[in-house]
Amino acid sequence: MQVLFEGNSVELDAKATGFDLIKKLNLPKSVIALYINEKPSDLRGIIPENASIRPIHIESPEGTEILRHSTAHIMADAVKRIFGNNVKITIGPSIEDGFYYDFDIDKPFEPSDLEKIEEEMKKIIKENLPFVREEISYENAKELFSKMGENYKLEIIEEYKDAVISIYKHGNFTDLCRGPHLPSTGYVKAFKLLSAAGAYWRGDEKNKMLQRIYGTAFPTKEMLEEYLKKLEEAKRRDHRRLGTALDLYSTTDEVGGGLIIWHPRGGFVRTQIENYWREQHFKRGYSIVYSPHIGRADLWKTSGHLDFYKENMYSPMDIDNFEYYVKPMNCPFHIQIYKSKTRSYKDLPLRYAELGTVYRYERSGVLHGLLRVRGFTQDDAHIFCTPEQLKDEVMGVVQFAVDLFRTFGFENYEAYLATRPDKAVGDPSKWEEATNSLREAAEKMNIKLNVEEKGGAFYGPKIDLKIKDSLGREWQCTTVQFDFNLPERFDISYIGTDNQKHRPYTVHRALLGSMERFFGILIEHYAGAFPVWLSPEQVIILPVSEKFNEYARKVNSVLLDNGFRSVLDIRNEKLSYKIREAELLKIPYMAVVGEKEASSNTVSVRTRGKEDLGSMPVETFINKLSESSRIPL
RNA sequence: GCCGAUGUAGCUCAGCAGGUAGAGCAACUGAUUCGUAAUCAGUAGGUCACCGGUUCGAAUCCGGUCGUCGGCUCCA
Repeated sequence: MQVLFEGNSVELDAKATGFDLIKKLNLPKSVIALYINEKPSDLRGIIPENASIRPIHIESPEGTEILRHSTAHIMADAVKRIFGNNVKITIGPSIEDGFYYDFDIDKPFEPSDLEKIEEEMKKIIKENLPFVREEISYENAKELFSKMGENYKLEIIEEYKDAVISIYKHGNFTDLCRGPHLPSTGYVKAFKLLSAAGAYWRGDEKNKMLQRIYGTAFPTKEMLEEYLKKLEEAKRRDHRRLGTALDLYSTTDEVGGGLIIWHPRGGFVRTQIENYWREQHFKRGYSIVYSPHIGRADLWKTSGHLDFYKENMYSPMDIDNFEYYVKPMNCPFHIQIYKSKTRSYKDLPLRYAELGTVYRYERSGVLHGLLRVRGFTQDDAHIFCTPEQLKDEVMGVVQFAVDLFRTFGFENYEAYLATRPDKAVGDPSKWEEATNSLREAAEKMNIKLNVEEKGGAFYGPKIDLKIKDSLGREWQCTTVQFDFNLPERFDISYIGTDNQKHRPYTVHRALLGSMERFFGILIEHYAGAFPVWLSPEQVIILPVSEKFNEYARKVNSVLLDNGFRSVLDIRNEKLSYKIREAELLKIPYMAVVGEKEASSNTVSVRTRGKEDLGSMPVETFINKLSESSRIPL
């Protein structure tokens, strides 16, 4: 029979399998599966006549996914072998960077169990058992899995009543599975189990808590090593570790979980960010406003927060027999500013920005360093504009965000458009119009949009930007949200050219997201080594011995006079010790002063991370500092 | 919130099976006056997260509370 392999016709025996094709064409062993008529398939399967075929290499994303999925099966087999029938298997997909498998088991896994399971997996891999696919009917599948007592599988089968149900076996292990899989267990060359954790069946907390084991697998040992190294690197950059080591911020249970205490060094970085932020907002036509931390229940009733957002709000407090709530958002206050007088179309657009501190209830289990907290300062703004102005405003916001990212060292980002969910307020045609404005704005700016259908909030569509940090991880910062809800609820308006009242369009936006979260991202992005303009200290003066303290003081005050953040280390310690400490604090410049420097009015400059720039006159150093401390635009 | 792990000096951690705590670094004092990632010696520092229980006796065992860490959408 004839088949097409990558467009070329190949002659095969009838009932030939993928293996036969590989043999015939002498394909490398890295081919572990095939696209047969665009459907991922096992090598073991029989190829239909006239099939169009492409190889799947193990290193390709699809190939690695198959590898991980097969490794998940091997892990499930190992767990069954060790824990016997006390375990019920559920699902075990490949995920980004690895795989997991969820088990229903009485006793949660302990760290030592993972080692045992890994050992058993190695045995299974050594046995090189073939993965064999079988297609069976719904009834047979039901019988099979009920005999096995795998009731989770039975539940899944119900969803595939009318489809072809496939099972995969290797050795004595059988799993309901769409496939495809590796030819045999021996193809797994590098894997590692990473952690165990609880996870609800189908992710729903009303369901039973299962026990999940996470692991990963790679085509080669080297790739696995590289991945593990990346995990190490992420740990090294962890903002929680650096936050303590660099004395940036802390949390304490005396204050409460998810509440950040900013130390002087962290506070400095924040001040720099905020100052720059304000300056940029003025430049771009925003007004800076301030609003209180609490507001009366009526306000939150009108805004709808008490209807739609109450579970994230803290309990009210009683003030003179009125209920007040701590604010979870700034919008109602900004709307009040808008409402404080009659607005004309000539006033629009109005852009109110505030570094507004809000408090939201987050479940204790999701709190995470600076990234997920209960009290945080949003770099918030609300834009009130006419429908005609909307697109330009959105473009302005997106451009603003992109410019800010660049300043903070983030060159790459992804944009996501979220459209109307099923439950939403506002006229669908207006949604359409607003969504299109967002889309057109992105198009005009040449920004590729990933669309999340029905992903919008109930009150309007939005564009989110996620930045990519130096390790390639994505972090959501910017959100530009259209709002149909609040203008209605607060009944705000402007007088148009026709002398009639019109409803303004309202856009919420945050660029950096929150100061806390963005700071956390920044710490990890720079691994704590902030650029000179953000660094709490820019220079540390290190006298070689106490004899040169006086000269060190002189240099220090010259630098301070020139507006640089310079500190002195005149402790009675050896130079190398002071250098070590300055390096650990990641101070960008170290200025060493000794005999030679004192007599020639120079400093010996060393930069963070070892580079010795040698001696230079203080004037030269000042020029160098001015240059390197400039804010990147 | 749920599952699991965990909470010992400012930091990193030890403390095996219950007998009232220990190291390194940091801090302080002294000596050393030093040239690019840790000089030496000494001193001080902890109601072992908190509350309760078992016990003659609890950092250690049990229960509760709080915090922290890894997870809890990714469809066989």
